[in-house]
Amino acid sequence: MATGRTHRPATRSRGIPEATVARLPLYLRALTALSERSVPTVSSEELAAAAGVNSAKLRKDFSYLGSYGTRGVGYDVEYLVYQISRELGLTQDWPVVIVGIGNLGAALANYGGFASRGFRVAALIDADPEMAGKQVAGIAVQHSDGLEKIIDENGVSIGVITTPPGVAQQVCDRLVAAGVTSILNFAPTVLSVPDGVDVRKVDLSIELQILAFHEQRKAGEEAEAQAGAAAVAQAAQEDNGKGPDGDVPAVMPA
Amino acid sequence: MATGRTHRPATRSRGIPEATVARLPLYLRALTALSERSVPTVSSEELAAAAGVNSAKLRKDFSYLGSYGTRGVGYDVEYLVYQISRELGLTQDWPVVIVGIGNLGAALANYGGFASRGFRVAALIDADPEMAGKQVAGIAVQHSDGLEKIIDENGVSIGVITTPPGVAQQVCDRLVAAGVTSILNFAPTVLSVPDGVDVRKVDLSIELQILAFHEQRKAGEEAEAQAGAAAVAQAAQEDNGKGPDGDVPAVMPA
DNA sequence: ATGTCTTTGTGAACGCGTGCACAAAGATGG
DNA sequence: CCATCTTTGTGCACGCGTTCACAAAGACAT
Repeated sequence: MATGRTHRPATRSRGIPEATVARLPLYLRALTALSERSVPTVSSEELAAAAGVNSAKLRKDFSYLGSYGTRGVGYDVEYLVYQISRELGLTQDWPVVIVGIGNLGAALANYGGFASRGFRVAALIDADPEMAGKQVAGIAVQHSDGLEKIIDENGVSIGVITTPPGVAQQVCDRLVAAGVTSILNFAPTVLSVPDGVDVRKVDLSIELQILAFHEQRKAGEEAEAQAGAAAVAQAAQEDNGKGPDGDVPAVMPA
Repeated sequence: MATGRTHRPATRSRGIPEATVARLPLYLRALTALSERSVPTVSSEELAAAAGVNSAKLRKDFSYLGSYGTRGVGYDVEYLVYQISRELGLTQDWPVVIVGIGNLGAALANYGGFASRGFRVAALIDADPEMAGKQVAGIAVQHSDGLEKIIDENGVSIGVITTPPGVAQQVCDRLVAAGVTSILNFAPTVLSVPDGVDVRKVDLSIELQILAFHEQRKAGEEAEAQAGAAAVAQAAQEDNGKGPDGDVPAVMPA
């Protein structure tokens, strides 16, 4: 999970568990693919395989939305696409602003997955005067001076922060003050926001670090399997290769 | 969470819970910031605030690594930075390849958070012959024909996929066949990999969809607070605005 | 040396999420 | 209309993660 909810301690909103909400987009994608292939119905087993989850979990997830399946047959693809879209609020138009048009901001602006899901990039905003007026993904970048006006005029309630970490908090504060109530934060910083504002964060380097942890563990186990206890003892001495069962003596420096 | 573990059903590796591993990078970042400000020690309370977590959780997390704190004082910042880095495997060099040099791939190549954490972009790979030779982030893009060779020669075990979804699985297969055992997937597709290979996914549109869900819920509650049951009934009729307590009649189309 | 005060480390309880396994429901064929 | 067969929806149990609350540990002052 590259992300984690920041506020809101796992409250289940409207009876639907957070874990389920997080999976709905997954189901929706799989269903959309089926829909494009004109598949009329799908069983929980098939859909679960396509979405990469357990079928019992999928059925339980859907049961929170209502009884939309037909026993002995499965789920009607089109109908389910509609129900999940509606539940997620994707049947309405969500104007979004992206603040910080560097490489990542530009990548997001060009990302096709937004428009097809009801999200519309209402504005691209950057603090650099050089950027103002330049076209990115067919949209003219605007200077951050007009941030409040842009948000107000477009009725924006979702903001995406792709700025350097140093200015993320102040950008966040301005967004919130201007009326934004949901923020997707790509800057590697912990944002503090008032109650009622949702923040989700995506941290690219965190994901890599988690992978590195497991990768190291795999390498360690492998080494353990090859060599015997001798290699472990040596690794513990090196203090870097770190033997698989860790817990080196721990010499407190200060 | 923008991400979710794909394989490996919450196994705790080497006694450290997955949830804890996922938070270690968070602590590490907060500690690094303190280190740069030359702060010598920090209490669990302060560090927890900086990382945006509960202090009891933080202490329990650290307890899995060992007893690195001093009662009555707190934790030695430098020492903890080292211990967490070592635990995550960041004291060693991780060569990484990025496959698919579009906007997102370029953004990642330029991302500063990698190099500072032991990750080194060993190669940028793209299937487009036009891209080959072009410089991105100071690195020449190479054609995907040489993928296997590049991975082998650089000892790459971590691959990042930023290709269009249609080719993600085959890229994944080639990476795995060439020896990659950890994959960070940005393509909106479920990747299937053999046992022993870790996949983590980051899906940008999923995060936005989860935000939209909560945003819609907030809007619904607001409307409910303003108007009475009348508004709810009307919204249920519109079938789009969707009243806050949902569960519309559900007319099965097929 | 002794007492006080701060902060860690952890035992224990609780709650959420997951997955099994099965009964209920309905489609389909005879 | 009845029997069979498929697939959903869910009760239940289990395990992980979170949080509270407190005892143990050590710093620091006197």
